[in-house]
Amino acid sequence: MKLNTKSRYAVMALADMAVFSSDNAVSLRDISLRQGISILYLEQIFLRLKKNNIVKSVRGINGGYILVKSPKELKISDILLALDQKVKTIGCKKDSKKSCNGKSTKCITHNFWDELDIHINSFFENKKLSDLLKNREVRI
Amino acid sequence: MKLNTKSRYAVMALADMAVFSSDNAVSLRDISLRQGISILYLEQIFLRLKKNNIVKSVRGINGGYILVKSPKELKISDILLALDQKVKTIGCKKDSKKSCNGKSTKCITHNFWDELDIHINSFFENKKLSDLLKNREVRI
DNA sequence: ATATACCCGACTAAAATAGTCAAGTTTTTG
DNA sequence: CAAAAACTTGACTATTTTAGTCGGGTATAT
Repeated sequence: MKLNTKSRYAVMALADMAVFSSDNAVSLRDISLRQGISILYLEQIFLRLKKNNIVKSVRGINGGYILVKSPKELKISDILLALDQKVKTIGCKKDSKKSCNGKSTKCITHNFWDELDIHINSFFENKKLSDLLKNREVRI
Repeated sequence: MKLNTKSRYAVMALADMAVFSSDNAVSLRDISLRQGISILYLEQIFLRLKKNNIVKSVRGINGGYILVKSPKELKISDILLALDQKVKTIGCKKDSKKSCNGKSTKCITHNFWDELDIHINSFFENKKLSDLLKNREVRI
């Protein structure tokens, strides 16, 4: 039960942007150097973040990305959603009355998995990007 | 971010055993028929459950498996642990002071992922197998 | 002009997943 | 005793997912 690296790197990169925010856009090159993530991979990630209106881009020299919302307003759940990282712990269809595991009724554990999803999603819903920056250790 | 089927089926199968408990052992064949899970796959799962002392086996005709603990005492986290389904949402080493993503210090989001792990694990720690059986729908 | 940096689809190697298969052993019952 | 039911175990495999890379763009500041 792991979060994929795309989601993890997305959160890292956006946290990086929040820390090194300024009036200027933050380039992927800088994020790459500071966080140790490949530029090529960051491009792929930021493409999704842009499409989902988490960041906006500035092209050309001195270009880069800018957070659309302030870190205080940006929910972690929004970031994960942008990367299709659904927190759907099992395969049962959430709302349908039938077809859990090919059976005609809800499987015996259906409600439990629903609870789990809610539990995890509420964690991401309630966390803002700014929450990650509190009490953080000094980095080199 | 999904739970694998082994874990899911393990919980389903054990819940099934709890429902259809009796003095007799429950055979994988019966669980397979009721829950729609391949016997061959159940065998693989129950091997781990047995090794981790979640169930004990009775061989021969009318054999099967028996829960070692009562459903009231069996934590879901014990089941997941038996199937190596660690709830470790990222790759950062939990306790080490170094080497998050190849950097010399904890990565910027390290503490956040730790919190997430704790959040999810506490859910599984606090749920007992018996909790899954409450208010369940009637199954065919 | 040209260097920098975003844009975007396609591709791929490696790992994980979700099983199956084969070849047993043990125990009950007729 | 023989046979069938049921557990035991390691190995194998097809499919899917993951974690990226590659190539060829386009936009813009200097």
